[in-house]
Amino acid sequence: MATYTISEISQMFHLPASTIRYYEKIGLLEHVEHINSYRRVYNESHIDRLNAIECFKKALLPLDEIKAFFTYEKDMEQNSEKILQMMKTQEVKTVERMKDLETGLAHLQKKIRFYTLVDEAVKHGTPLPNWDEL
Amino acid sequence: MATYTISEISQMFHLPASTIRYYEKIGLLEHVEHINSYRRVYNESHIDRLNAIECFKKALLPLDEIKAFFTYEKDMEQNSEKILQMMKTQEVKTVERMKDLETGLAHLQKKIRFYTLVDEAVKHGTPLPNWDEL
DNA sequence: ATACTACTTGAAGTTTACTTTAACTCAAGT
DNA sequence: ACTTGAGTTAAAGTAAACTTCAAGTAGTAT
Repeated sequence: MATYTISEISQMFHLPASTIRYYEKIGLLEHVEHINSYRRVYNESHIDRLNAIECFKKALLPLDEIKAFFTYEKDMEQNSEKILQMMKTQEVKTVERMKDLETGLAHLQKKIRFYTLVDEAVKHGTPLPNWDEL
Repeated sequence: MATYTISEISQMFHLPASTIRYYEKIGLLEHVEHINSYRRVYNESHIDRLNAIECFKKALLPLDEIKAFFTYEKDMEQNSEKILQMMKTQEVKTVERMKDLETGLAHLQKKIRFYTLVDEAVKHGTPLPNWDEL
């Protein structure tokens, strides 16, 4: 079975080693062997786990909920409803955050249009644009 | 000119009064009069400002950058390039965050499909679904 | 007059997700 | 033998954006 050092994992996921140790500390990464009782060794299961963490983080799930998910997942038959509930609740939140982001982005882009015109007006000495007419 | 108390503003923006005071403290809200030297009074200009803050927050601009924007905006002719740079930089970041959110959402939705099937399988005593076949 | 309510202050505390620090441990290379 | 490099630990520190606290004030209601 292929094994990896912490710096390999670090490069793989663009995460500092300290973060990977931190994830282990809070119980997000489990069963990390320490060879010679001091050096960490990772395998495919940790890579899978980190990929899942990455996805959940992108969906804005807080670390403690990601951890709870992995706990529930160990007995998915018992916990399928709980997991489903959790995922659906987060789906709503994620969709809301996407809507906010769209609103915010539109505002940013309006500012960009406006200040592009301001910049041009300043350079050519022409009158400044009107925000409300955009 | 219409004026508002802190609790009216609080309700208007769904922000606790403490947050509105905090924004004043860090310089995001300016020129807030304190009548009888103790009670805050807000007007339309503060409402405009808070609306702008809300939009920028949705675009994920940190408060110190929002503050910097308002400072630059006071002399937009001088600072149009700086503002434009700031908005464009943030636009890129916001778009990136939206992509992440989309990825995360897709992952969430796959989990929802999977655990819906798990839940059904458990209820009907049929075999569990396979994650990789979804 | 007293109580009540809405508001005030500065300072300290909270949360999340890390990051940094200091002192230490191996194993390998020169 | 010594240095170097990668890794280790527990504990403290950081950053952002608030939130809570304790003690106090001003205007209104009873």
